[in-house]
Amino acid sequence: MSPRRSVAEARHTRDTIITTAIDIASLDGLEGVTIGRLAGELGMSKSGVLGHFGTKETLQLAAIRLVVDQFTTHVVEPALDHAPGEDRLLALCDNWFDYVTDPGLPGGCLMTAAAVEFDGRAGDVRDVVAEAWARWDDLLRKELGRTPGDFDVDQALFEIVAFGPAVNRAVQLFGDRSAAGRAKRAARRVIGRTG
Amino acid sequence: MSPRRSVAEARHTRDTIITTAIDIASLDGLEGVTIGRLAGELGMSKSGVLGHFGTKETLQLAAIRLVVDQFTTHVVEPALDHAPGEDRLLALCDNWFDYVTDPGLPGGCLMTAAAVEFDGRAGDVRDVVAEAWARWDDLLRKELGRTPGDFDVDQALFEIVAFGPAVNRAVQLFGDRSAAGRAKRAARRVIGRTG
DNA sequence: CCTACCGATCGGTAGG
DNA sequence: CCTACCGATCGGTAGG
Repeated sequence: MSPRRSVAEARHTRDTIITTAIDIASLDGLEGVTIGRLAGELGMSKSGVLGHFGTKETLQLAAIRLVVDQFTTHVVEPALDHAPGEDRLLALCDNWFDYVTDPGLPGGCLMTAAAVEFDGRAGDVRDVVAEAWARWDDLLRKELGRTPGDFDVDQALFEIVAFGPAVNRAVQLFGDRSAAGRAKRAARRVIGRTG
Repeated sequence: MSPRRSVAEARHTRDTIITTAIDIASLDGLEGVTIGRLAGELGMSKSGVLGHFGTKETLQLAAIRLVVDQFTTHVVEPALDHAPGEDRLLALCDNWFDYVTDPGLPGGCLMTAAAVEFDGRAGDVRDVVAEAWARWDDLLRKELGRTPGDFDVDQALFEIVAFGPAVNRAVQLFGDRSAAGRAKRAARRVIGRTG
């Protein structure tokens, strides 16, 4: 029984806490992630959980950072293998819609949920969520700008960013797993590719 | 000081509680509506608030019912003056996007937020929210079916229902008030009317 | 509609 | 990493 573990063990514990936190958050929201609930599920004491972060807000920020990393790994990075412009744009969209359908979280895409949960509040969590979404918008806008076709870039961007949350809604609220396919078709329509 | 008020007074108090609840819920979610917070804002005791509903869940259901009523009044009913088919469809869409932009609530459209907040849970609140959204989808699908044009009805429906939450996102997360205009244009594109 | 109260849980701290 | 504890708040009840 050694309360002080090694740095590697402490890091592993921290990762486990964050992983459990995003599972809970995807179901019940980031505010539903309470220290006591985490401690209970992990068989730890509350102070053991909180010691890794200091405050609940720091834990929430760490959870968002992990989700953003996962999004980058599953959606953005594979798309960078494709040529800039239309190919990369459609890869980003397709990866996004597949990821939202199956984000590896029991309650659906956490970034979609966090955007709605925090859009009416103030603070670091809201700012980090908004900034992550703004970067995603910028990435899509850049590829739209490189895509030839008879469309307005900002209008096309508005339409495409609508389809990700729409997939989340269809899957989580209605159990409709065909939504990703509809979203892929819709994205092609937006850029005038009847694919 | 008469603790027992008239039926009319009691009804007015009840309405005030629900109105305050949806204001809070639009900012902090339906779970952010606590009995104690309502009592504090209304200058009442907690048991005075709870006496009108019995449980918090009943209060949440009453709040959703009021929001659905407001939606019907501002979005659906005015559109029924338009001819079935394309005219009514576009009136429904335009009213919807305007309503989402300005729902008369400090934190944006509550139905959009509640769908995401409760989509991972079980219970009556989730069921009522899902059913309200399903009815809205059905209404749009019916008018899409009456609209002539070269489009697939279910594909068009998926795209159009995406634009309402997208307006909410743009307004609440980024303060972009031009989103309703983009959504109106997008809805017209979906049914092949470049208007 | 109130006061007074219940057990449970919240985020967080002290001290080891 | 723990136990033990803090004040605040949670939903809800008893009784009037």
